Amino acid sequence: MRHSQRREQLLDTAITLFARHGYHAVGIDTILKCAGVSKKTLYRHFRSKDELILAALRKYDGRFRNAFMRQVEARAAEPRGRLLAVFDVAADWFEADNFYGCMFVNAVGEYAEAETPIRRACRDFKAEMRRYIEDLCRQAGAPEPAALAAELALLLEGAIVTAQVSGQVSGRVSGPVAHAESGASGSRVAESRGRAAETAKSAAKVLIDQALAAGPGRP
Amino acid sequence: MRHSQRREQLLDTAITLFARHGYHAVGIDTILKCAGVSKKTLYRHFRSKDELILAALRKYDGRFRNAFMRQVEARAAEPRGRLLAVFDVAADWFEADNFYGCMFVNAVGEYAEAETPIRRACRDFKAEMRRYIEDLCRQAGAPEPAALAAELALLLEGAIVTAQVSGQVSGRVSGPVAHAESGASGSRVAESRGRAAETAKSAAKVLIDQALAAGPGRP
DNA sequence: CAGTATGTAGACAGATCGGTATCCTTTTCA
DNA sequence: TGAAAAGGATACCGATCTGTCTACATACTG
Repeated sequence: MRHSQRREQLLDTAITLFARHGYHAVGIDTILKCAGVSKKTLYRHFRSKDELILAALRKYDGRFRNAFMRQVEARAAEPRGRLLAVFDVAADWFEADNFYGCMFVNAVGEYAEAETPIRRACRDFKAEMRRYIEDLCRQAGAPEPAALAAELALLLEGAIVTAQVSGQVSGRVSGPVAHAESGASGSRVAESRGRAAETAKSAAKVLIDQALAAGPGRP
Repeated sequence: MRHSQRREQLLDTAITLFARHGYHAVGIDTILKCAGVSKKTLYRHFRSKDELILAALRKYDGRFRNAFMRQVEARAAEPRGRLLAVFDVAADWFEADNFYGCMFVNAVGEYAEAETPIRRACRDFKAEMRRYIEDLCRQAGAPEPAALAAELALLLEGAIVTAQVSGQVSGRVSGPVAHAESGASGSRVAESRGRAAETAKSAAKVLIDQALAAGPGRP
């Protein structure tokens, strides 16, 4: 295995574990064991755990935003349709088995102090997402694309958190109430989480229409 | 000091520390030192750290919701005004020095697995907040109060996270736990975080007006 | 006053943490 | 093909983690 390949596998494993269990809860040893990599190798590539976290966030940032945008653009061709498609893509994300909320939001929850690189990476990610939405708003002819984008970004953020917190946990249904339904294990879960995206989408529709009706901006 | 007083002080200290640094990052010893309580006392009141976390979340839940609602109701008398006041109260909260996002969201980020009591407490909190908003929507005469409330709750949630992630970090904080009660510092930080609340408010206004214009529901 | 419950202070256990160093094998590449 | 770099496995370090336990002080209460 190549030098850089180990690094990537280390990062991929770190992303998976951090996203699922959090940052403090996942020890170095766990990552090493899952990645099948020795400790020496890790510390050859990264100075410390914090640096590994930072690198993982950066890698995830690029990968996520790229996939997100590609999916949005595959779903609709027109700017307005793409703005709405954002929430459809989000719905798919929420319904995935390995959805544990936004890695960056979770990171800020654990590393709230000071002006650390980790915090900055999280802020940058959110800023980039917002910028993407703002571009779509501008293309859609919104008279105030920044203002509309800020509102839509808020809706998206809220949907992510709501899907994370209020969505049932995947795996088996172990609640006191037996759902007499023999569907797939996670279908109810996914539906519950996807609803947050639907709600956000319908609200977004109102906001977009109201903004565009106010008068077309420069395309 | 009374028996129950120590318990409350322990919980207050735990709330402050968990809110600021996260849950895994704060050890038992730190809480004990800050609260000026011995280890034996802690384990007399709580079986484990998880139980302490759960009790802290429950206490915070009651305190926060109570203060939140009181402030909303002090700001406006009419249902529609109160719905908007929700975001003003949120703005004050965001601008507080000891604002570190939503304790419950942060908790879910660290304890995402399984159907744990901690997760349930977080879900319950969000459900109660949503129910409160839904009541206001109903009182305001929204034809579909649940749908409107879901949208407004999403905006609020998004504003909280955005204020947390994108807001600059303040210096030090060593004060008591009161959240939305401390005066605004007026710094650029607070303004940056308050903007998320303003954005949410203006979006909420659009959604509320659109919903109420659709036809009055039963009050 | 006596008895009991509750408190503090802190040693201690056993596990795990992040991080370093050692010994040896494998891979890379001139 | 042979030197150099990288990796694997693991022992080890000091610190810290949750949780238990002992020894002694204090406060309530009958």
